[in-house]
Amino acid sequence: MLDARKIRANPQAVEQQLQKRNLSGALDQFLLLDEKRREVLGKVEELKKFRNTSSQQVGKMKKEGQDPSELMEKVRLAGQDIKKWDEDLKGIEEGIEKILLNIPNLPHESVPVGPDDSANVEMRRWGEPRQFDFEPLAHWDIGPNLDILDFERAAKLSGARFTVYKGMGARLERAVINFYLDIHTREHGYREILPPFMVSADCMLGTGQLPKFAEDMFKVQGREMYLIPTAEVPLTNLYREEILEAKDLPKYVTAYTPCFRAEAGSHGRDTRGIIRQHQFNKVELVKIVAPETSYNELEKLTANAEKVLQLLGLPYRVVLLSTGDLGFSAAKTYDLEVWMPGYNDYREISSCSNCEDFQARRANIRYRPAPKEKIQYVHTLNGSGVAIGRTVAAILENYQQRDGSVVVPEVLRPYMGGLEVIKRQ
RNA sequence: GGAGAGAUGGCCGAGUAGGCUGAAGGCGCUCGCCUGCUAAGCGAGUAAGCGGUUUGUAGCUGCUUCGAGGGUUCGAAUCCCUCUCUCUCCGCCA
Repeated sequence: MLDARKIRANPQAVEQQLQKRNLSGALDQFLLLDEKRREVLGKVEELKKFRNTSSQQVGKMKKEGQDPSELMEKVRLAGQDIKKWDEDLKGIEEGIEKILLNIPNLPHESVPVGPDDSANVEMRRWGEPRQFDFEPLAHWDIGPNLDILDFERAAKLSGARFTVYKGMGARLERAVINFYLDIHTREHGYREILPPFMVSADCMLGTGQLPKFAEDMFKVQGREMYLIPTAEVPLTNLYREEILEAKDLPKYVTAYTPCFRAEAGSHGRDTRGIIRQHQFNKVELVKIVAPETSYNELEKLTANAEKVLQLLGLPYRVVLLSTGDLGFSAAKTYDLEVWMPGYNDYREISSCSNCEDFQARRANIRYRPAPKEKIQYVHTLNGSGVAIGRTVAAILENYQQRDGSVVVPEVLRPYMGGLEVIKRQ
């Protein structure tokens, strides 16, 4: 959520920023209502002031044995007006809230301006894509061939966009989860969290999934609860409605969770394999930090995500998203794209964002910079550290051998009971 | 599922025969004093949101807020209704 006062103080500047995200005129209605709000607010407050002082007067008069009935009648009438104006005000404020909740974050000045992902900027590459002396297969062939991924039975259970992992496939998924959590908690200073996988609508509002993207999520029948589309939601909302102490910052938290996405509007895209699923696993990184440190923290967070790919020996590139490709809550985002031989291309495996105070304002996460100082909103960051299913897909494709077997990356072997090669059993 | 108790400021915790309680007291924190250092002690200060005033800050000022929403009343933390959450006991259950 944007700062209403900031918009009011300089609407043109904010409007300009929003235009970079292909939005225009988003503020007109806000400015109109905002003006009206202050007008009505003035009236209500004046009436309330009268009521407050008069009520005290009534008390005094009664104590002194005077007859306050005339004043009481006046206040009673004022009360009726107050009720009317208050209802007006409530309607206006709901309107403002609705507008504000639907406006995306402003892009950071370092973000390239462009209409869509074509304007994204590649920052760096790591690792060399392997040269195969045979035709590499895609993971949706490798997996079933090894009998470790089963798409047909998954469809029988749950329909399209689900996968059953079997044997060493399941083990590999679990190995990657544990490996990632171990690295981030031991080497990168994150605290492991195991959050609920269902959360309230308030949480979804706090991180920006609601109210705009309801159709992307799975809602629990008969309850105001949703299956989390990413652990970013529970992790960031951990501190919702809290005032943190400066000494508690920064907070680094990480969690493994399954993620549930309706994938509405992506029919026909990535229908094969485990790249785009209704349910997938992810290890997420979230940081709650002091505002002045957040861009430095974004670089560090991105480096943390990169590190696990490096340890796995998976080639990747880092892409800075343009204004046209930026997510709703983000001010700046780096995507990590891993090399996938089956696609002969890089595919997104992580997205690391600085949301600045956008989520903090929605979720009301604040901190006191120093004793006696005014409290202010924290900055929140999140990043995949990284997607598990896509990691497994990348491992299968990058580490496949001519005979159809897959070499287990060395760092994962301790998590696989020492297994070096996954072969068909 | 049944029975009961509760929800107050950064934290703990008073406060119901409705008014002078934004809210006692304590802790924490800040500043000052005291002190060889530390500890202890003494004094003062210390909620948030939204407006107005101001170039902006500070300051001053108004309104709101004692889980949420609604009601009664001239006036509600205090009375009534609904809801949410927490805790205890019983039952059931992984």
